[in-house]
Amino acid sequence: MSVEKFELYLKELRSVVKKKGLKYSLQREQILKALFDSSCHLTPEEVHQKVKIINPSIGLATVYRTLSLLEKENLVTSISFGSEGKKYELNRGEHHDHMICIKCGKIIEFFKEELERLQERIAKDNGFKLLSHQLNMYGICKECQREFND
Amino acid sequence: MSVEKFELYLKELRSVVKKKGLKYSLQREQILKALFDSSCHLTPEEVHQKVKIINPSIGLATVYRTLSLLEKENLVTSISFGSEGKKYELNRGEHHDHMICIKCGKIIEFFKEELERLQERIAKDNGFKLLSHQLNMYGICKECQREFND
DNA sequence: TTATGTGCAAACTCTTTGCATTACC
DNA sequence: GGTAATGCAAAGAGTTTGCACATAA
Repeated sequence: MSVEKFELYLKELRSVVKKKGLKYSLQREQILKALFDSSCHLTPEEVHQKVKIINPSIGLATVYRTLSLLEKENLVTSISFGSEGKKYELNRGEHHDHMICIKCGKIIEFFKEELERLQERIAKDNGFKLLSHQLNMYGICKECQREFND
Repeated sequence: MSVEKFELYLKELRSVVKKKGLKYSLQREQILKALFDSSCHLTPEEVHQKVKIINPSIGLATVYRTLSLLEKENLVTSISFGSEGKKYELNRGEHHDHMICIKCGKIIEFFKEELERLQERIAKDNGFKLLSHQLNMYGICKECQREFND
């Protein structure tokens, strides 16, 4: 939650913007901040609601445009499952996979080196140049299992 | 491509329909057939186009309704990635994962027992009851790599 | 005969686009 | 001062729903 940490993302944003000959804007900063402050995945609508608190005049279209830009530039990543739309989170540099509880919707993030290596091996065996992956494991979380047993 | 094989899916469909007190219809059979005949993932729109060849009066809404039913009953599975909508395929009983070429959009299906076991172990370690999973590996397929090198 | 399925069109949701205006560089 | 970004509203795409009619059980 340190101030310095967010400054790193701002710096990255400034560099992306400069690199592409774009312009820096408060809205882009605010959207990035909303993702930084959230520990979970947000829909564009949710991002919009959050930013509106500090900037009531921001438009939903700006949120969509900015999220697309940030995703293209790899500052944020997105996930989508079921019939729900895309959800975004800040790319904090550490890749992770997801366990998704089908009862309560909770998303548990995890990382397993072994899993990463195995995938690289599978790709290699198939002559496939692996760039990224997304693994979603669906099931029932600890808490919901308990609830179900009561 | 054997006739008997498709009969098995029809049988399953009849049983599902009976179990839920629903009715059997030609449209449901035709939609199932379209998926059976296809070796790739189809959008609802693509299913509609295919079925229209043999039944020009079928409505898109029927396709949507039927795909939902078939998915709920586990006769078909769906996948969605990027901004593209859901794509459906017949559940042929064998679970598999996907390598997706970001150049040409090709989907390569594969199955790796080791990967399955590893996931089960990870779930267990987290007290998570694993029911299913979906792994999408994104990268560049053999053919597109070659093309890129020319 | 009665409840479910279908086709059609309208409605809905999510996302993108055009345009006049504003803000950054 | 010129170019890009924004907010708004309208347009689009994909999907769902209501309803009258058709059809399976």
